[in-house]
Amino acid sequence: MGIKGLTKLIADEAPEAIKEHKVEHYNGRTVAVDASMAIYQFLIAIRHGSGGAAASQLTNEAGEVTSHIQGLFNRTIRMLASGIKPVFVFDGKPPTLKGGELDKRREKREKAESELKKAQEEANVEEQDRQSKRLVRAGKKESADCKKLLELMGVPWLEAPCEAEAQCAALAKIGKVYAVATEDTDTLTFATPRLLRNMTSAGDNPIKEIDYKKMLEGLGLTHAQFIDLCILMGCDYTSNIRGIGPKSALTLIKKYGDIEHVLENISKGKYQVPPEWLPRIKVRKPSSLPPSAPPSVSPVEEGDKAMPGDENACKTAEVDSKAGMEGEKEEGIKAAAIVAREVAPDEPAKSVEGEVMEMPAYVMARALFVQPEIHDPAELNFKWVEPNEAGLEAFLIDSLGFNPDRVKSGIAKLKASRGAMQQKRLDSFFKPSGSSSTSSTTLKRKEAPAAAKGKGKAKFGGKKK
DNA sequence: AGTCTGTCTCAAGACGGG
DNA sequence: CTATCTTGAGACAGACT
DNA sequence: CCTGTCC
Repeated sequence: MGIKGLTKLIADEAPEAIKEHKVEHYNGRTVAVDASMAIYQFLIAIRHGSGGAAASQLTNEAGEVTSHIQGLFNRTIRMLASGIKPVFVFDGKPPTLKGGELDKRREKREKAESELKKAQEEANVEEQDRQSKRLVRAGKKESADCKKLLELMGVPWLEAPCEAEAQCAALAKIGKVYAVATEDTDTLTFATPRLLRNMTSAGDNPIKEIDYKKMLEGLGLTHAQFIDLCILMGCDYTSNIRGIGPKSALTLIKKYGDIEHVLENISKGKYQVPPEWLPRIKVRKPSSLPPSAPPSVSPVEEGDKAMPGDENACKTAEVDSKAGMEGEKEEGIKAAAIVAREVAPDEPAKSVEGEVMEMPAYVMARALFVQPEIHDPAELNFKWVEPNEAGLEAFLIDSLGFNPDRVKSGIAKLKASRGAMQQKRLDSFFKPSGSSSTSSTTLKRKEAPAAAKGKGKAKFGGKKK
C-alpha cells in the first residue's frame, strides 16, 4: 500500500521537506494514528517461534489471538508517556469503488485471498477460525478488541467511513490533530500537512516529519499535480504504466501539467498505456465514434476488444455488489466527472450526446484522493480521560490472561502520563490553543457513533428482500 | 549515464532480564 | 506433534532509452 | 546490547 517509491523521491528531490525531531518535540500534541494498519502490523510482527518463521501468535487460554492487544497496549502507553495524545482511526471500508476495474481488482484480490486460505484451511477444520480472523485487513474481531481496549484506557478513537488515511488527513488539515503518524505514504496524497514516520521505533532515534507544503515546493508541483504524480508512480487504485517510474513521472508531470496531457504526449511514443487508462466510450452504434473523441491513442493491439469479459465489466460496475445506494453511486461518478473537467478544461468533448463515457481508472483514482469519503472533521471532538483501572484489569488479566504485574505497571504509566498531561493543560491554560474549552458537548467516548451510523452491516449484502 | 524492471533477501513490536 | 508462509523495502543485475 | 518472552 502506498505510493511506490514516493519516500525515496521526496528524499531525493525535496529533502528540505523532511525534518527530524526528537519525541519531546511532540509533547502535548495530538496525533492521528491509523489503527487498522497498526493492528495488522502487530498481528504479523508479534509471534513466536524460532527465527521469525513461526506462525503462532500470542493467545489466551481460549485460544483467541491477543497479539494486537499486547501491541496496542504497549504502544499507546509509550505514546502517552511521551506526552503525545493519540487518536486512533479505524478503517470503515471496504474501499468499494464504483468503477469497473477498481472494483474488479479489489474483489479479485479479496476473493483470491480468501479462497486461497479457504482451500488451505479445508484441510484443517480448526483453521477455519483463523480464516475468519484475517478477513480483509484487520478483522472485525481485532478492531472491536482494540476499540474496547482504547476506551478502557481513556483514549479516543473513531471509525472512518472508508479509508482511515483519508480521515486522518482531514483531521490534520483543519488542525484537529497536529499530524498523522503512519508509515503509509498514501496519507500524503490526501494532503496531510504533517506526516510523522518512525513514530513507532525506539525513543532514541528521531521522528521524521514530512511537511506537505515544503514537499510541494521542493517538487515544484501543485496539489493536483502531486496527486497525478502519485497515480502515475503507482497507487493502490490503478495499475501503472510500464516504463514510467518515479523520475519519469515527475518529469512528465512537470512538463505536461497533468495526466491527460502526459497521456496525449506519450501515447504516441513507445510507452504502452494500459487500456484502463484511456477514455473509452461505450457505443451502441459503432459508426458514431467521432474521430476527435479518443485523444490520439496508440492503437491497442492486445487490449480492449480481445477481452471477453469487457462487456460485462461495465455491467459489473453498474450492478455493484454491496450496499450500493444509488445516490452514493451517482455522487461518486459526478465527482469524478467534475474533477476531470477541472484538471483538463481544454480536453476535447468529454462525453458525446447519448453516449456513455467510461471513466479512465486514473480519473477515479484522482477522485478518491481529492474527495474521499470522510466524516466532517469539524464535528469530531476528542477527549483523553482517566483510564478505567478495574475494567482494564478485568479485560486484560481476567479475560485475556495478561501478566498482572505488567498490566498494573502499564496502568501506572497511564496515570502518570495523565497527570503530566493535566499539568500541561494548566500551564497552557492562558494560551488560546483553540480547543473548544467550554463547549459543553464534548463527547466522551463515542465520537464514533456519528461515524458508525452509516455502516451497519454492509459487509455481506445482508438484507434479504 | 540514468532509469526502470525483475529477483532476491530480510525483517516486521515492545519489553525486560541478563 | 508437526508444518506453518505474508508484505515491502533495499541491494543488485540486466535491459532499455 | 543481545536474546528470550509476552499470551
